[in-house]
Amino acid sequence: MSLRGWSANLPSSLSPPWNRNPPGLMGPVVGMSPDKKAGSPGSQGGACGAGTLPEAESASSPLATSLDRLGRAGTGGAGTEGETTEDEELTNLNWLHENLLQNFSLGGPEDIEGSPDEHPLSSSSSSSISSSLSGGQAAERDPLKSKPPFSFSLLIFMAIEQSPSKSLPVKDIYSWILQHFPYFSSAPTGWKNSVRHNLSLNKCFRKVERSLGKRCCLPLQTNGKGSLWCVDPEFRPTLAQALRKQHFPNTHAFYTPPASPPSASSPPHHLLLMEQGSALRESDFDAATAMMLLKSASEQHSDPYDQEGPIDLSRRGEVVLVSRDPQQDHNYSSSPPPPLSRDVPSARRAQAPGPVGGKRVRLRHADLDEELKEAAGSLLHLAGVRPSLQVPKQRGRKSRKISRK
DNA sequence: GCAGACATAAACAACC
DNA sequence: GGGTTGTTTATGTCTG
Repeated sequence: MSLRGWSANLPSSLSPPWNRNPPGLMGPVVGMSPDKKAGSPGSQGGACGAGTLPEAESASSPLATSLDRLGRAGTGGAGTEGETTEDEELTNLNWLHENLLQNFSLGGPEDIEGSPDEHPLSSSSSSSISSSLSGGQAAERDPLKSKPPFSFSLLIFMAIEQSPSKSLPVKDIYSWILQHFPYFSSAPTGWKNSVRHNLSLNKCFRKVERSLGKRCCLPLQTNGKGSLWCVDPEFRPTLAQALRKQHFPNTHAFYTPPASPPSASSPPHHLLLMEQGSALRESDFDAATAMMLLKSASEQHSDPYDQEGPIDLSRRGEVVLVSRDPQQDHNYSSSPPPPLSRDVPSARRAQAPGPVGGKRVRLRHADLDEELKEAAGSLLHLAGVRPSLQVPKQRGRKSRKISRK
């Protein structure tokens, strides 16, 4: 129920911008959805709910406050159905930001560990939001109950990147997704299959032996079954870019090179938000994505995981290879700029060259610096340079799609 | 209309 | 034996 959840229940003008797919990055599929099976969602909630996932802490991050704010937004800020103002679109953006991007702060894992008291979605935060909404409209209007606008690849990417150890067992990936997207708690368990499917097929993710993983990871509260999954450092910038583009298809349209990169003393993004109050703007999301990029790019340079982890493809000073040839990259990727194909037959997959094979474009640290600069530019936008919000040209197509239903 | 991207389902094997 | 994990295949939908 991607579009049905995010758009079909809303006026077309309320459809979140991320549903207007950036070039090369397909949006959520409308047709087959976890809730397409009538009657099944409810029963699935218990099976995959947080209660059955005691290891959630390892992938958790503070969300309580943002969820509370989301609750307020759901009650008052979302506007009424039928209104088609730009502000309402921004309200949807608020959801994205406050639920996810805020976690991608400069603090990274430290931030997560630094606030153990706040257990995301534990408890009442989610239920209070639902209860704050009126009756049966809650599920429809509560974005927490709608399918997230991210592909599974990006969800997995975010989950892994949010983990202190930059690697997670599949169970913790489930937990992270459940915590941040309660939609899946009521969705059929097929989404877990999709997660595993992505992990297996997407070359952006790599399986790490648990014994090796522990070498660079914090102790995990798992039963030892399965492997750890991490993001291939080679594809981390690509995934970050995919995430950015998913948020801002028109990012480059308003990009202005920054005069200087943001200082290390810059306040975390959530602090900036606090200073600016609750009126979020689309530039905030750009900045949040910038945080993601900053974090991602910085880890390309100094991530201890890269230094001693089992995946050691991008050590300091070395080049990072990113394939740009779809013929060479028969992988399961969500990264748009190099259109990486996926879901290839196993035979083709076996024939596909490894991450270091094929036609490559060398992405040096200078390129990473460019991304850093771009992220810094986004921070400038956050500081007050408001970008022009272009109306995505897919709107017409979306309207067509909605009307087709 | 086609190719690519993505989601979903299902089968199967291995492991705990 | 049951549940989980991981892999593979197939199929449907949407978008460019």
